[in-house]
Amino acid sequence: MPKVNSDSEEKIKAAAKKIFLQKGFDGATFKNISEEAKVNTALLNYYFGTKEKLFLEVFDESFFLFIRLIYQIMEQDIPLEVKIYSMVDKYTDLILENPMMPIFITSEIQRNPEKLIKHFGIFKQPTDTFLARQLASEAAKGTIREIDALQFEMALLGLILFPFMGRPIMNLRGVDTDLAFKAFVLERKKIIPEMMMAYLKTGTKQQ
Amino acid sequence: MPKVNSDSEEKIKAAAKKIFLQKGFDGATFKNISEEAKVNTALLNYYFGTKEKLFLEVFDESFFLFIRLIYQIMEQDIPLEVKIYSMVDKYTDLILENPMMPIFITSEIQRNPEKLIKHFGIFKQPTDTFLARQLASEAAKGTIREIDALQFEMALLGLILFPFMGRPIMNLRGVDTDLAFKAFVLERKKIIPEMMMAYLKTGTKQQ
DNA sequence: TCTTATTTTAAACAAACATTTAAAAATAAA
DNA sequence: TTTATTTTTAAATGTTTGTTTAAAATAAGA
Repeated sequence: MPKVNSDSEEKIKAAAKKIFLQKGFDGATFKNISEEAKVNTALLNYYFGTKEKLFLEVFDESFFLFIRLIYQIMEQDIPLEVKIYSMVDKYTDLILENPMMPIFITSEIQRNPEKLIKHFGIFKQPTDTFLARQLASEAAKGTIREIDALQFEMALLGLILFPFMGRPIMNLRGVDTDLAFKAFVLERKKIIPEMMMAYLKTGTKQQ
Repeated sequence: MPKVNSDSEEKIKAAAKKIFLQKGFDGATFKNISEEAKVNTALLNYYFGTKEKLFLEVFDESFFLFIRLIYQIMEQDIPLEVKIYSMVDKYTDLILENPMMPIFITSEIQRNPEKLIKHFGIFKQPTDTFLARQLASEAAKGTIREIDALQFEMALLGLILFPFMGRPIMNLRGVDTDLAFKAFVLERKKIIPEMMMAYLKTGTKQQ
C-alpha cells in the first residue's frame, strides 16, 4: 500500500490555526488559509472535508486545554497560597505562548455556544469543588476571610487573562512591543498572588 | 418638501446593533439584519450605503464610550479609594446594560485594529496621567504601597470585566440565569474595591 | 387635484464563498 | 518498468454575499 510523505496536511493545519485565530471562523476563508499554507484550495476539502471539520480538528486539542488547565490546578490538594502562585505562573506561561487564544475562545463561544460546547464535550462542573471546600475550611480555621469559590476563581482569572484581552488598550498606553508586553505580564506573576493573598488575609489574626 | 414619517432607519439600526453584537462584523449578514428589522434588504444600502458604513454608524456613539469612560473616572481629582469604588460601581452598571460589549469590542479590534482605531479616533494616551501621579504621591506619603499605574488599571479592569467575558464558564458553574449572573456581578462591587485596597495597604503603617 | 420627492420593493448584479469533479501529476509498491 | 494509489491541480459547481437598478408605492406640497 502506497504511503506518501506529504506535509500538506500539517501545513494546512498550521495555516488554519493562524488564520482562524486572527480572523475567527466567519472571517477566515479557504483562500486565506490555502494562500498561507501555499497549497491548492481544494486540498482543504480533500484532507478535512468541510470548513467546520477543519476548524474543529485544528482546535480539538488546544481549545479547551485552556479551560481544563484551570480546574486541574484549582483542584490540586496543595496549600492555598502555593496554589495561587502555581496558577498564576502556569497559566501566564500558557497564554504567553498563545496570546490570541483568550479573545478567540470567548468570541467563538459567544457566537456559537451550542456547537462548541457540544463538540468539545464541556459539561457542567459540580459546585462542590475541592477548592470550595479548601476555601471554606481555611475560613473556618480563621486563616483567611470567607469568599465564594467562584468569586475567587473569576478574580484570579480576570487578573491573569485581562491584559491579553485588553492588549489594544495597552498599546495606546505605551506598551507597544511584544517585549514590553511580556515584561508587563511577567511582573504580574508577583503582583497577582500578592493581591489575592492581601485580600484573603484582611480581617484575620495573621494580618 | 415631502417628508415621510418612516421608522425604517431606526429599526435597521436597532436590528444591526443586535446582530452585530451577537455575530460580529463578519458573521452578520444583511439577510440577518433585514429579517430582524422586518424590512427589505435593499433598504440597508438605501439608508446606509455599505455594510461597513452601517457598522460604523451603529457603533459610533457606543463603541469607545466604554474605553473613554475608563479615563474619565481614572483622571478625576478625587481620593483614591473613592475613585476605586466609583470606577467599579459605574463601570459595572454600564457593562450590565451591554453585557456583550466587552467580547465584541475586543474581538473586533483584534480582527481589524487599524480600521477601528482610525475611524473612532483613538490616540495614544500619555503615560504621565493624573492617576499615575496620584498613585506615586500616595506611595511617597506612605499611605499605599508603590504600584505602576498601568498595572493598577489592568488589575481593576480585569476584575470588573472578566465575568462578562467568561460568562460561558460561569454557566458551567451554576450561574446559568441572568438573575444569578447579575447577583454575582453586583457582589463584586464590594469585593473588588476591598481587594484593591487590601493590596495597596499591605506593608504600610495603616494596615 | 396634480406634481414632486421620498420610500419601498422585486429583480438582477457581479463577486466571493465553500465544495465537487475529473483529470493530471506525483509517488510508492510490485 | 509497470501498476496501483495517493496527492495535487484547474475548472466548474451552486449558493450566498453585498450591492445596484429601475419600477412601484407612498406621502407631502402646490
